[in-house]
Amino acid sequence: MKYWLMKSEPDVYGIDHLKAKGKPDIWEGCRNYTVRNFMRDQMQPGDKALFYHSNAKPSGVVGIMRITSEGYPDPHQFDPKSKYYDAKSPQDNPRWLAVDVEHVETFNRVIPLSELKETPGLQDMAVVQRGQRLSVMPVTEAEWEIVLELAKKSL
DNA sequence: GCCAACGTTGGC
DNA sequence: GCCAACGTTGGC
Repeated sequence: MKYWLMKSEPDVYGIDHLKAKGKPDIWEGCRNYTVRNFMRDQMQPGDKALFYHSNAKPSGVVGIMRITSEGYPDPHQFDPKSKYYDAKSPQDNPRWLAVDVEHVETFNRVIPLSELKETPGLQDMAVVQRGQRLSVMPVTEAEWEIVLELAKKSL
């Protein structure tokens, strides 16, 4: 089982949206080849992911979800009315993938990016690296454990 | 709203 | 295949 961190803007789709869904929902709209390759080659049902709110006040980790599907073609790439439409993606060889995720837990607090940056053991975590813009990135088991400990801590 | 970082596109 | 221009992300 692998661990991930997945970013979304809470104004667009936050952890409350996923929780309210009450069942697996599609994680759609990833339009980056590195992320596509993660979904194609590495993500498996049962993997767990940190839900990260970006462009938020503050930005940070807000909870946990579970991956419930393998990567499959993101239907929005074929929908001309969708903002995720990609006219260059062949129907028979889809360029973009999505996965299904389900809500597991919402933390009692947001763990802000600034706190991740100052926490010993997380200095190599992908999300704290300068210029790191991937919306999906791997998390090591050690980093996962540390973040879960932070989540338990009250301020 | 600014702007640094960096992925993607397209001219050559 | 290089690389400049452009677009997007996302912290601040």
